[in-house]
Amino acid sequence: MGRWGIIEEEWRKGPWTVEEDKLLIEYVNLHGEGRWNSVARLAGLKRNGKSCRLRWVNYLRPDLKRGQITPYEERIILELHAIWGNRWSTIARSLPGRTDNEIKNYWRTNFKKKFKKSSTENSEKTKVHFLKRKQFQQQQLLNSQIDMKKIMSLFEENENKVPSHVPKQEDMTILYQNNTFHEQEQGGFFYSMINGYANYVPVPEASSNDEDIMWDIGLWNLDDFNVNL
DNA sequence: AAACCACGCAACCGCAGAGTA
DNA sequence: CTACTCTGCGGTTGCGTGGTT
Repeated sequence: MGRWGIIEEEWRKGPWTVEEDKLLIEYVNLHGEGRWNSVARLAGLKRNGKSCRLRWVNYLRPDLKRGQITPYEERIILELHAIWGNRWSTIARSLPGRTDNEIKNYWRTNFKKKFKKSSTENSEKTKVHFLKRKQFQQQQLLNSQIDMKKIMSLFEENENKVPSHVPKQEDMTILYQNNTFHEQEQGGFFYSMINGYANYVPVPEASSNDEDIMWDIGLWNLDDFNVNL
């Protein structure tokens, strides 16, 4: 028997029909979101709770943003993926109206193939290298003690002078809220946000004297503003 | 026209954690 | 404390469709 739509079990599976959608919407309007396992009983739907929840969250919710992912949203996805990895629900929280499933699909479709796994013999080296790099950057952030409000006001005062490659204010807010960095190892690549753009660069070979390595990657270059903080 | 192929997306599954009896 | 249920998450699957041979 086929995978979809065969009513041989207790629950219906497969694509939702218009009638089922209607029943589910009516149910949520009456009872609100949650308690999904009672939908079958109260709404007369032969769907299990998980299926109902998924349908609502990913498709029926009225606050969903339909249509193509915009270039701006794509940038957010890239940036946040660099930070969080495959934590799609976390990423989705920063994109109102987009679902984790949608973002996951978008990523897989558009970016997954670009990042092949690094060879296993390099992976341990890579990990060590990455950890050192991260540690260095954390220290750097502590040292710099950037005053967020000051920077934000600079963005406002110098709106016309802000170079195009500086991350947008919204992006910065997210990054600061998360108190995290713009860089992540990604299967043999480093993801960095140099110049406000997502860049994937090959992981350099671990140097014998790591002190010699110039760690010059920051969130952005404050010199771009031509102002003294 | 038909067979084949590639890909996007909706929906599934298993698992884990939180909540409750 | 234990067992069970519910919810949410991330990975995976495979249908449907549009393009190509």
